[in-house]
Amino acid sequence: MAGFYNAAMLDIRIVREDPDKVRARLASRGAGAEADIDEVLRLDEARRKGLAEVEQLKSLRNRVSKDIGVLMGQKKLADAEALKTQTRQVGDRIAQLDKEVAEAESQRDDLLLRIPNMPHESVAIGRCAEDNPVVRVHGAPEIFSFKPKGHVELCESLKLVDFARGAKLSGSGFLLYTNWGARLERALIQFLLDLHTLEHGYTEVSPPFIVQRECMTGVGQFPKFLDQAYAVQEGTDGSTLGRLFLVPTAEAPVANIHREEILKASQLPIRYCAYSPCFRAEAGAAGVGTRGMIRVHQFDKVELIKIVDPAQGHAELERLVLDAEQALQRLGLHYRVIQLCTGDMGFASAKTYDIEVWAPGQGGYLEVSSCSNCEDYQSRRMQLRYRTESGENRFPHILNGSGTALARLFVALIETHQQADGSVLIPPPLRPYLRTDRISIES
RNA sequence: GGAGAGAUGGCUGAGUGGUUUAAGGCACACGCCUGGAAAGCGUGCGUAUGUAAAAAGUACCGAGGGUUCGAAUCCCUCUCUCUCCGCCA
Repeated sequence: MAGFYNAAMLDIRIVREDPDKVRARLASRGAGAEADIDEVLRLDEARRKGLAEVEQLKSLRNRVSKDIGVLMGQKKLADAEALKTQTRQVGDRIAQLDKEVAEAESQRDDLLLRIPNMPHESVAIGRCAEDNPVVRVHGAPEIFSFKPKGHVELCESLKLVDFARGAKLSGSGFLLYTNWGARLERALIQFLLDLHTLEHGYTEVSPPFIVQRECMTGVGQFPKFLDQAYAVQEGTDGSTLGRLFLVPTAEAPVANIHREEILKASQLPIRYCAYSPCFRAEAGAAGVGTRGMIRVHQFDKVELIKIVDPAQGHAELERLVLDAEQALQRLGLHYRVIQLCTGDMGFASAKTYDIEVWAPGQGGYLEVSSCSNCEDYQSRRMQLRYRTESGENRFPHILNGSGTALARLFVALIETHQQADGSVLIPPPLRPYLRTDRISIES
């Protein structure tokens, strides 16, 4: 088994062949991720040296064992015994070397799993969110003839969300949608799924909302962000704790659908679209922060996943962003697309665009979508490959994007379309789903 | 939760300690044959590591450990699948 799972995100061969380039590109992220490269190289060297030696010994042992079999067939038992005694030491040495090799390999891979992806060359260099370039802006902030209310006030007056009882049920950061609020949430989910499946060509899937550890590792959530997840256990059986996790995004199950498979080139591109609730413990950043619906422990999201030929990866990312933007355009919302700079990108991503929607009540933009091309970082971790026409096995690019996150979309929608009389006008594409064109206090 | 049966390469399916470190079939690729195709015949065809590239070598028969000179094969633990029973939306 040793050696089969090169459970790393960075291609160890690239690290081996051009460590300076790898270090430089990781350094552009800021977080000091490049520091572990030397140690990775050292462990890799030790592993390969041990492997070369142990394989020679195994070859010897295999030959001798075969001879023993032949001798025994010829009833030359004394000769066979002599060879056995002689080979016993070889076996011991092999066992010892095997252990050393496995040890070096697992240490190497533990380190590699904690090193983030390398940013794509086209990504802007920067340190933090202030350095993110704005790519494009759609529309303009709504002009109101009155002072627009915030979503918390709207939700309370229209009885869309019962914040107090949500907290009573599950603690702060959990929402109880009520009546028109619940219906609006459901309408948005269905609108988004229909848009992406019927018009953008994605295949809808409905995945489990609890996944195994391997899924989380596959997409790069683990091991580094273990403390952000909700771990579950079965009843009072503590030994089951940490085997299953509530999904932080549908990306976790959906991107892993083809884990450890070898796809045919003709199957690509694969485009999946899935609704799921998203659970985020956000340990550390926890608690306080924003009142209302902007930062919560559970929210709904429609996620888009693509598995594509590496040559198409970055073109597909551009299209993915447009697909997500389309949702906001149909709902009549003002938004901007920004590119995350090297220092602000997520762990697994090589290139990321965020879409931020304007929320008049907040007087600011809310992140409702993050679209990334993780290149082969995730496919490598999950051993997902495809076979080219020429019979070669390669790692495809895996992309993910929110299409879009709901709680914040909900906020932007009601704040943008609120009327002077306190009602909210429903944009036309949503009306068939909601079966009303307006949510008002009386309705 | 109880009882039983299983897990082998893209699929199917042999193989209960050593000339099998995976037979045969299907599918696939190339060639022969053909006016063209099918059939037939021949060759090739798992994954990974290794190599400048190749070849050799090595590892992999659900996972992990053990016995042995040698394990797909024997022993132990675990996971998953299927059938039946119980419970349950």
